[in-house]
Amino acid sequence: MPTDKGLETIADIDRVVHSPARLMILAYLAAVDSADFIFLMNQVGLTRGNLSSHLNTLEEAGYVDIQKEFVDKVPRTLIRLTDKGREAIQTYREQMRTVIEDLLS
Amino acid sequence: MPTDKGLETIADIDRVVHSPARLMILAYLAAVDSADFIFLMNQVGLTRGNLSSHLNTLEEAGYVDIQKEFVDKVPRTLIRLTDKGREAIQTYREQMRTVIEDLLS
DNA sequence: TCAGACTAGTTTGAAAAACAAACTAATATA
DNA sequence: TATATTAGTTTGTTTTTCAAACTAGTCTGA
Repeated sequence: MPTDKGLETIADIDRVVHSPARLMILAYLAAVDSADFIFLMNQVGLTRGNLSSHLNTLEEAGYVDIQKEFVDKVPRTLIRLTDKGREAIQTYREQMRTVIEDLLS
Repeated sequence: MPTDKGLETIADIDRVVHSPARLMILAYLAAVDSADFIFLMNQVGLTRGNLSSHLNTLEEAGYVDIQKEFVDKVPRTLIRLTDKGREAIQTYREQMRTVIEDLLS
């Protein structure tokens, strides 16, 4: 049976990470470390507008670092995970592991 | 690195289960099998209105069964997990396990 | 027996989040 | 110079979440 601690764990889940769209972005970034906007968009299957606002949320949380540069006069946005973002993923993984074990009936 | 399959797994997550408030409800029900409204409310820390609407969502999904009875003239609502709900939890657990392993950088 | 308070919910309305369409700005191409 | 393309951002709609207000019935005591 779930202890109180179990349910508290769920209440404490980081919503910034938990949202499926952002979870996909973070999962991808955790693997490749840095990706550009368009590539990320294709990988996670979000529209540009959507990706833009989710990246904004992640940037405000300090989980990703966004750098804009020009490559052959074409703007290129590089997104990379920050240390804080990496930590947030680790914390989330541990919390969800607990949740999954506690959900075991 | 996450495979395409990994990211698809995230996209396929059951939102009815994934929402933290409902995850708490389901986690609790998975353990006790059946609970009454007020007790559940105290356990998961939701307001009555909130619990009521989340239970509605879960009932519409067929994940819980809600039975109203009178005990000493006092209405009592019993909520219990259905087989479908139990299955949904299992599927969710498996998906999230995959996600957590794939998030491992 | 009638007023006030409590129990057990539901309904409704506001706030926040997610999403997609429309817009911006710059370059490349015919 | 008009047209298309790339790379995003902004804006507006839809959906979800949450909490305040409402409903319906019971109990308690003056």
